Amino acid sequence: MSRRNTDVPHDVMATEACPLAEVLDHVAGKWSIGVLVAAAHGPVRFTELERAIEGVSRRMLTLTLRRLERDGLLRRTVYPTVPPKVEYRLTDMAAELVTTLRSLTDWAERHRGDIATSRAAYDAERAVDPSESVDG
Amino acid sequence: MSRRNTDVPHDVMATEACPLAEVLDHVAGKWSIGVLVAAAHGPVRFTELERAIEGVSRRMLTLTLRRLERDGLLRRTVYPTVPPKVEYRLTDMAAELVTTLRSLTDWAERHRGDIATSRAAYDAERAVDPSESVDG
DNA sequence: CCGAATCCACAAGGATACTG
DNA sequence: CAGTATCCTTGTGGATTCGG
Repeated sequence: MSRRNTDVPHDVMATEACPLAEVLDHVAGKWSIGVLVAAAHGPVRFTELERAIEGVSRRMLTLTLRRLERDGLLRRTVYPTVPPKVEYRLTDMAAELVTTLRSLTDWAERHRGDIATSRAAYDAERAVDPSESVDG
Repeated sequence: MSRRNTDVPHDVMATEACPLAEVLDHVAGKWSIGVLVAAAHGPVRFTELERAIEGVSRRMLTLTLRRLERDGLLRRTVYPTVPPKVEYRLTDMAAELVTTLRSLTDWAERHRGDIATSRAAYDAERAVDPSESVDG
């Protein structure tokens, strides 16, 4: 039924209301971040990404790449050489995004311990028998 | 069977490699952002969130709230009044996160048009018959 | 009013095989 | 090398129902 060529993910949804949700919707993909940071160092090839991201499947990498390209975050360049060569590089806006993303990384780094602690406390709270809650 | 109480989403996965992926994993939930920004204005009640977020189901709101609480992003306060009352408020680290998230919003606002343009171009490119690509 | 339990639909994501 | 197509498992999220 030729929707395009691959099966294309969730497309766009009704995320117009919140621009943040919209950008997250682009970046929330399990692999989008990995691709963006990998490409931040400079142009990368398909297989480079495939090995760099560690865990991504061909299919998902392709899907992610397509989405990012469609949104103008990645620029795809094909070199019609004998062994096919394709390079992906960040667009200017994507470079900006990556920079912005760094502050998120920073936040995550700073609070990683707090989060772990909170989780442990929460889980412990729920794991014990309620009758223990009176302490002693 | 009794994993905890509800069915709990993907939990945590192997996102240790990338802290950014980890935080995104918390925030990437379709509703997490909405909850965080809604709670940023001050303590909010369950039904307030339910109406504010517009589109969220009871289940997803509960799940989102639980996850956020577990990660130490939300503080849940129960008032044992006759009509039960529960308030959710951001923790300090969550407030920081929301601030950081603003830069993402900013980015999204600035490039919303670029993204739309890019998408339109991409779709147009793929929609036309390939034989047209030679132009004239 | 707040939330948990169950059931169900769909889409994201993984494995594999095939192609240019 | 750089994808594409197909199959299948799992997660995600909605609707509904019941309880504190």
